[in-house]
Amino acid sequence: MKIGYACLVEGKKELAMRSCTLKNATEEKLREITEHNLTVLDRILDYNIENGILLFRISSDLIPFASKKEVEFPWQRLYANELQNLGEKALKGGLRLSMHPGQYTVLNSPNPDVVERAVLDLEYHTEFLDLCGLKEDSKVILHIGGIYGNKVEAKQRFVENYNLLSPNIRKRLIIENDDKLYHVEDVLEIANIAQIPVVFDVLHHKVNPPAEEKKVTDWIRLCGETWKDFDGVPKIHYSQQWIGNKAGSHSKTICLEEFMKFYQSVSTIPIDIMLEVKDKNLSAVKCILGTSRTGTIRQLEKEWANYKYTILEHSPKHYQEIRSLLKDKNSNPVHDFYRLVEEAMELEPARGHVINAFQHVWGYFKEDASEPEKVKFLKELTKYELGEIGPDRVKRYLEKLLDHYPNAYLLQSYYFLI
DNA sequence: TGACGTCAAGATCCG
DNA sequence: CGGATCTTGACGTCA
Repeated sequence: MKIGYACLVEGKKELAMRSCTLKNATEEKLREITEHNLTVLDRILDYNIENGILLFRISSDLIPFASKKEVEFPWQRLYANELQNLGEKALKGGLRLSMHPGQYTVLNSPNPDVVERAVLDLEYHTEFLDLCGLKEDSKVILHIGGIYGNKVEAKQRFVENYNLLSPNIRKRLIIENDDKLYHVEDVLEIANIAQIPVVFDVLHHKVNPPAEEKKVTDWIRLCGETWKDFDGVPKIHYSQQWIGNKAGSHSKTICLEEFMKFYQSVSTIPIDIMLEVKDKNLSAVKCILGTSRTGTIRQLEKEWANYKYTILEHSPKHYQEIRSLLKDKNSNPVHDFYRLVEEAMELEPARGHVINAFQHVWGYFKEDASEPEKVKFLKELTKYELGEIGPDRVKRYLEKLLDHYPNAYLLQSYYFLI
């Protein structure tokens, strides 16, 4: 079972993607951005493989406006080599890639212009994966679309338009249940008529279930049956509700305990799990370590290095507990570790704890910092102590110092991110 | 016509 | 000027 995340890497500035607006989309600009994004994607693949993350969704925005007719940019020709190298790297590393046009790509619209644009968009996504030389198990995920007052006709129109797609597109296209209009039963009905694999989305299903009640694992098995051998292992989307937010909105991080219950329920079903969560790779690493049989305390110590100053800021009590938890080098207390991390993150940081974390982080700079920098830091710290400025101001100043005095340990820390 | 979702770019404001 | 914060863009559907 592979576990992965979508599109972006959190906590690593050098892996940030770039974009532009339509009115600035000159050929030169598009070259610049695409070349940057392809280079970044190459490094993201490395990052994923190094961290055992073997499932990843490539951002549709990697090549800006790639599917727009009006924008002439021969990316297929310009970057054929780069794409092929990316694909080879993924295949060699066992990394399964996919793409996912957003909710605005609608194949079943009654408006032919909308359908034409949807087809062009599917062509772009398919061509991208084709040029990478990826196998047919690298999929393009699509929602069914709108209803337009008549769901029966809307479903029929989806099937008709699907059948008009090129074989190249059809061999990669898969469909997903959404959180508003098409529940899993609808999607399975379409899938069985047109022979399309179905991605089961766990949270969408919770928010938008069909009338027929079945266990989640039964739906997952049924969706799994729509996948043929050459489609690869059936995929599902997994996310958790952001408590207190509107139904269906993704949580900031995956609660490992909740994930483990789900994971155990599907342990006998062959699936790959795509996480949809705001902290992206952070949750992917968490879930992979949580489900690994061969994990070591070294990996946990590496995670601790990333989280420690954030935890210190939220709760010194949890900080100490985690420290003692990690003392036994013959253990691998993954679940207690993340439980404490998640618990601490729920606590509102008290001023004294925030200051304590500032001083720990300042410790990395105080030898190298210039006199004016020391004065500035102490001044900001005092202002924060007096309640004149918020904690973010001081944190951002420390982050600026990190730019001037790079430090490998702090650079990989999540302290400036969460 | 606004809400929906998503992210970086772009615009604006501040000292 | 640099930096922080707010707004826009790009897409289609639905209420």
